[in-house]
Amino acid sequence: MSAAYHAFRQHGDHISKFYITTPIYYVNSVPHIGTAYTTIMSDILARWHRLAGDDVFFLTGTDEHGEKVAKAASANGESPKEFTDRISVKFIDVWKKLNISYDRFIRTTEAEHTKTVDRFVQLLSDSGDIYKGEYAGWYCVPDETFLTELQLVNGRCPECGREVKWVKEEAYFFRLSKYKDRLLEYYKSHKDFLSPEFRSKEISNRVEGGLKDLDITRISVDWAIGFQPDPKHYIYVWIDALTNYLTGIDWPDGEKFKEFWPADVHVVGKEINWFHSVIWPAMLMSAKIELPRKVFAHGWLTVAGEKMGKSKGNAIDPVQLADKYSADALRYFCAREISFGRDGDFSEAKLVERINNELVADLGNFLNRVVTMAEKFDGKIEGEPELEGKLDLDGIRKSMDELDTLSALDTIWKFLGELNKYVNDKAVWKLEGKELSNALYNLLEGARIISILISPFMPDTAARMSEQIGVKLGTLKDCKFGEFNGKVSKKGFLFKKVDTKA
RNA sequence: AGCGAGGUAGGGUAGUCUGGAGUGCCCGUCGGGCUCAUAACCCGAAGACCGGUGGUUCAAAUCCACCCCUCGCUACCA
Repeated sequence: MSAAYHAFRQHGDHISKFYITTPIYYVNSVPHIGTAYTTIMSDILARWHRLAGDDVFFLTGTDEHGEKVAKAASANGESPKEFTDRISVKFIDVWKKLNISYDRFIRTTEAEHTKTVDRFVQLLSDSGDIYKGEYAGWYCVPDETFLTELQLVNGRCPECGREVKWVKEEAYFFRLSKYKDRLLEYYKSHKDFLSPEFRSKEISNRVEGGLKDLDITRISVDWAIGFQPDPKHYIYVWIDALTNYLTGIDWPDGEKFKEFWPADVHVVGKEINWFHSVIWPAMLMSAKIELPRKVFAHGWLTVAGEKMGKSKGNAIDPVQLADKYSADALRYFCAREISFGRDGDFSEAKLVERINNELVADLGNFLNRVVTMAEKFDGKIEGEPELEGKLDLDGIRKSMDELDTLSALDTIWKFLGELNKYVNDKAVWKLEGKELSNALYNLLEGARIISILISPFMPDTAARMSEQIGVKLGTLKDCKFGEFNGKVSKKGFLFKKVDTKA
């Protein structure tokens, strides 16, 4: 987010809008730790902006067309419709478990979406950017899968190892090549568009190398949206998937579209960065629709140092983790351990380490010791703010504007450290009367502020914290020392220490 | 092959664009303090020729050149 935007928001009560999207997930497999990572990070950003008072729209959903889905369905003895209905619910369930606060869950099989695709194709066509040509490529007949030269393994299908066939078929193309210069121009004049910065370089370099027109239809695929101008053709992936961001806010005439477009950030994995940074903007230019403000490509997770994959059998189920350690612990880990944008490593041992050291020892223990002392005290808790200067709220804001959750949490934990230190330095347990009241005032106000600041990361923990302090969970505006008027009541630990000896 | 990223104490990272004492964070190790608290909290210390070589500069982790190692991308794996 730009400095200008930031300054703007700090003046007066103007409410900014914030439209954030995750990729839509392909339903041929259930959510794994990688999918969960993308969605959790997006949710944290969405919640942060709500906390800051922005009007937020957060979109996620599932990508449900394609031959692989049709195949998976028939392998299960189901129709594609039955299959996608069933699997998409699994995604919804997982997001519920992980406390994902999306505003809309879109499915590309919705009737609304077909309308979007039809209109969108019409616009591209109106701009003269669609033409009929011939697609040629490798095709695995039994798998019904199109393959690129590079995907082949020893000239055979990477999935089943069988021979592939060189096929040619009539297809419609989008004039992607036409947009090379305009794209490069756009990247240049909108420095924040592609991030992190190194991705921007990566994309610019590749675009400079030239763009090939893109085949957008197929004949031999039929679990897909029809191509209106020529009914024997079907839309092949690109347009179908990318336009979900428009359908999600009721393009072209809906109120939501008017309020929320352009998207403020498309959060994507690095593997689909190309589609969002090149193909999508080019198509939007062709359709004469404003471009999104930012495409953020995050890195990938390895699992205990190894690349994750079905064949490796090391795919991690986020639901199991959430059941075992709580969704909040998992969410915290994602935001605290991995530099958003770079590749990171996930391992249960690291997760447990973070839980025991940071969530149990620093945070949970802090609340517990303060609440214990406060409960014993029967006077009125009031005093002078002594710790205000220890909180770098602007620093946290700035970090979050830069999507740097790691340093935002770092700064929050610094403040937490100051609170713990204050307990020791003042030997609060030895104080009495006015002095005790004053110390408790500072500690409880500190705890209250922390509960607000961590709420985007750990909504459940934040709620339980404010409940013990006996105050209503506030927003970013309330992150300053004021009058304390909570009623403290101890209600057990925020996090339980994980036994690592077992 | 091309393009990109990374190589910073025992491990993991930030800092590099906009050069200025090796500066920070998390874990681990060692010593001390405290006993309100979940064997938690607080303080202090040890530990790094910042991948290598050469160059620019009063000054280089940071800029330039070359080299070595690891990883990724190359057109739907989040």
